[in-house]
Amino acid sequence: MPQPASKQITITLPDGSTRAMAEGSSALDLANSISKGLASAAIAARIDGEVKDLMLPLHNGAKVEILKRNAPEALEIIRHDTAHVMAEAVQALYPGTQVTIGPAIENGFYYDFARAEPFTPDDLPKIEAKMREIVAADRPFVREVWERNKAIEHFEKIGEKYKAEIIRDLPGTATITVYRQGNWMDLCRGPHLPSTGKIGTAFKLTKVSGAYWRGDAKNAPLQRIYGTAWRDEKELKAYLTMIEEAEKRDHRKLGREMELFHLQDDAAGSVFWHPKGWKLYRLLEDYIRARLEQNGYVEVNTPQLVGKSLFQASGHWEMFGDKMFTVQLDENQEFGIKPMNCPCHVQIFNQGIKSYRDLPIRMAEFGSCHRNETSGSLHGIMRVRAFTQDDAHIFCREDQIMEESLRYCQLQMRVYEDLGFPPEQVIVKLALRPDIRGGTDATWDRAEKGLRDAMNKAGLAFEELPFEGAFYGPKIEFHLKDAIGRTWQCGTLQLDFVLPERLDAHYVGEDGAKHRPVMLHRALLGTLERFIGILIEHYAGRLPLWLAPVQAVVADITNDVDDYAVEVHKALADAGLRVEIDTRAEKINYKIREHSLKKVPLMLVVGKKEATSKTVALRRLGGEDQQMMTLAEVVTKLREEAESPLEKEKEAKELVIALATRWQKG
RNA sequence: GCUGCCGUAGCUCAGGGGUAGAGCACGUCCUUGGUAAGGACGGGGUCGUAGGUUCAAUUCCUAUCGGCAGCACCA
Repeated sequence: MPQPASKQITITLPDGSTRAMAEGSSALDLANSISKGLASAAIAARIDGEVKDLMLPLHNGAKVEILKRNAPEALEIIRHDTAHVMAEAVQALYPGTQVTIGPAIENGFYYDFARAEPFTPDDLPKIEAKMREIVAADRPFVREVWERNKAIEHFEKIGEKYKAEIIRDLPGTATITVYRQGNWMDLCRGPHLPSTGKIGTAFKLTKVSGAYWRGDAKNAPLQRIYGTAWRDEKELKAYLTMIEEAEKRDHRKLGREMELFHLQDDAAGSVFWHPKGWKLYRLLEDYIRARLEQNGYVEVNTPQLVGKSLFQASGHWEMFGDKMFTVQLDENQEFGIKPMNCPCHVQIFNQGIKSYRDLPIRMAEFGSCHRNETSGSLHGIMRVRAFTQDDAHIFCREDQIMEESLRYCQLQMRVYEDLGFPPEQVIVKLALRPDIRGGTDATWDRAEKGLRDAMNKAGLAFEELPFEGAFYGPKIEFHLKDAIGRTWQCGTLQLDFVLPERLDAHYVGEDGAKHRPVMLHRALLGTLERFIGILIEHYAGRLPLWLAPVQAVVADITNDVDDYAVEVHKALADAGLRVEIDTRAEKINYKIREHSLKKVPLMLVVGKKEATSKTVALRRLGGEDQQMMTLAEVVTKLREEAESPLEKEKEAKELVIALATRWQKG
């Protein structure tokens, strides 16, 4: 067909070369002009740095990269498209259901629907089957630009009031785009795949849940359906297998299997620590205590039951009273069980007169706290109603904020490193001023800058969260991931300008006048409970030797060598190792299996051979072979291996001193 | 707190209007076996709790407590 002579546009490809195309050509045309294969593999285009639809007409001078299925951006598009297809399927199967939003998320997507009747897990296979029909029909995604008022009117008319509301809330300058797939259409910014068939078959609906319109519990409840979607079946299967494996690391399951703790209905949200779990708890507490002592903290202990008046003065009664457990002593006396330690720490600070020379005061407490958390938020030992914070409050002058924050960040990262979380596994966030807040803007400016500078100086990569700070000050949050990738806030540093004011804390400055100290609330682990939960999942129960409640089991092969097993056990116990002995009349296979399932790091197997030669066979958890060594050797070796990071640090220091001394003498 | 699902032996789970079953675990006995489950026999449950329906409820209904997933919350 003869084309009318049209204008040409010039497109730049990623390799820097240019290509002339007819005006109005799309990225798909460009792909076609390069190769048929590229055109059929193309799923979207990066135009001047932004991911766009393939069908969009290109402008002169555009830099265009054709994106294929293996592009990192592809997954997000596939997931988003799968959400659209799910929405179509849902509306086809359940007429009257309204659509709201349906974004791609990590590993998949969801779509929130407004429907009186909730979805149940039984609905998922039906919806999924319908989705596969829509994908098989391979309908093209067609982008349309609509006039704002027409769009609002249209969505109102078809009863999609949430979509109409979304458009109304868009800035007046926004381009309103609608994507069609066959007869179904959705308000959407895009980009999308060329057609539904490009989604492929590697998707699966995973769960239904409630949600709220715009994420606010005051708004209308919605029904959310989650799914996962991948490039191909292999990726999908790998993901599902990964989830299955991760579930085996669940701290609730391992906690029971390893005899660490249990939970029961009578004390929902509180932990029953068993001997082994309590050992782990104390090891962790001892480690933190030692680190605090090194870092200039003093430790205190404050009351559990505190009169209402103090919490009224601190402001907690008003702000958090609904989450506090209270005790009515008589008509006139109401006590609260402390939900946090700060008001009490201020009381200690307020005893006597403090000079500017006394600051900073770093006041630590392994503070046992109780909060009446909502039933839906409880989770194993990670979110409980009774917990112990490795809490501390640093009372300092405003000019010390930066220095103290830096010291905290450095200590925090040191501690996480020691416990097996290198910096790349720690998610750091800086929560900035919320709308409702205490203090002046100038103070907030200085506070936020102080924290930001400290974090930068400590070399932390962090994300900023606007409006997420506490009403009394900005905060740094350190999050760690659990087995299935959910993140939990553990360590935190929170600046507080309000509480010292409310509880009238002051110090005498150089000028002889009274001044307000600044309070830094901070925790390294967060709570012992949550951290132990994270630790168990992080290590899949295989705790490092220095933290293992039982470090080794001596197991004999025949009861003929019971005496020798006792001797080995005693030698190790005398060396300070946490060791158990297993002389039951069971086969060695049986014993190894059992102790392996309980994640005991080391097994010392002794039989007739070992008894005669005074040796042991050392077997490591999960290992397939064993090392033969003499009893004396194994004691020395294990004692060294079982050293905590602190002991290792101390030894290294001593070595340096010894060498320096020798050098000076020499 | 909200939505959905769930609650049966220590654990994992099956069952189902006529008062219960498996595997593992546990106990006893036999076995003394060289690196992830040796064998035999045996004990064990008010079927989360409270009401209701029914001749009869662990099973059906309601409430309640607790758990799981997600949402909301998280000083």
